[in-house]
Amino acid sequence: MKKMSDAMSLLINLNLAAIKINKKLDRSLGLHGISFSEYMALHFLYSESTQVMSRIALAECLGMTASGVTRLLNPMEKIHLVEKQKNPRDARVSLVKLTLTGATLYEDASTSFRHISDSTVSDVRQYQMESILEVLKKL
Amino acid sequence: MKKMSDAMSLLINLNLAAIKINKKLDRSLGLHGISFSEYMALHFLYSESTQVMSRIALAECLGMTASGVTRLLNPMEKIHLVEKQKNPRDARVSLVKLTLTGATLYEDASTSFRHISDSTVSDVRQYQMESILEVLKKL
DNA sequence: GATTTATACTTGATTGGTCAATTATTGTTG
DNA sequence: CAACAATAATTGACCAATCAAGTATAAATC
Repeated sequence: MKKMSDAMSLLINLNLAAIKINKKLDRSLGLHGISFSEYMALHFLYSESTQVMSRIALAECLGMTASGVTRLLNPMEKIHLVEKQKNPRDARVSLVKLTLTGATLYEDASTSFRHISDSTVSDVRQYQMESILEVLKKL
Repeated sequence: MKKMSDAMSLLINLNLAAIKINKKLDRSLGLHGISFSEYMALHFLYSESTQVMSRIALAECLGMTASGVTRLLNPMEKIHLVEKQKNPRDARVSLVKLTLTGATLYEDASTSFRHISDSTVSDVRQYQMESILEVLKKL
């Protein structure tokens, strides 16, 4: 059988790395009461100037389905990290708004996230980092 | 709030990339009747010179728990991609052996995997590939 | 050599997501 | 403007993996 190409190795190792990182971050963010997925949701909302997004848009950002987003946000609404808003122009959409509580939690959690990130990639050179980032973004 | 560091961006984008790649590979490998996880299991078994591994060792390779491996392998045993073997030296362990069917399927699936891999990373330079690979492996 | 401790699994209950179907609304077109 | 197609979101049924607990065996200690 042919040997694995670098491209094949890359996808396999990317996947394995993601699994490990996910677990590490889930453990760490768990101290703030959220999962990594929830952190990601907060992240994209926080990055939006209005801190409001449609569920579909959020799903797109997170790489998950609309139904996945519904299920992800339900518990977050219950603890008031986000809240629903109507879109006056289109009654189909249910906007997600980051609450003040949510924004604060995001900022707190971000310091943990920063620690984990920095220590995880501590021995990656700056130029490598930029190169990898560039590649990952266009995958 | 402080801006995200490159390290933070890297982890987020790594995660997003992994999600997309997983979906793409699940779709493609689905044509061979297996998921990406199952492909990975076959991969590590195939790479082993004896094509035999303990479940614990496989779990370690796959970055999942022992119970995850049990549940992953069950259906694979049913369709005879792998089979159980006893370890004469230690009655606790239940060895997983790649069958001929399993090896053949792995080889077939690998051509699909190769296509996807190559096209996915087609515009990544060789030197970048090696650099990224190096980083991912020590993560 | 008996007892404790550690290891290799397996299983029940739970979680986090998918998909397919459904509902409500909006946009399009004859 | 009536009918039909497309979009946003939710729900039920399912799937893949986790965790915690349980079982069986092996290793270490007294």
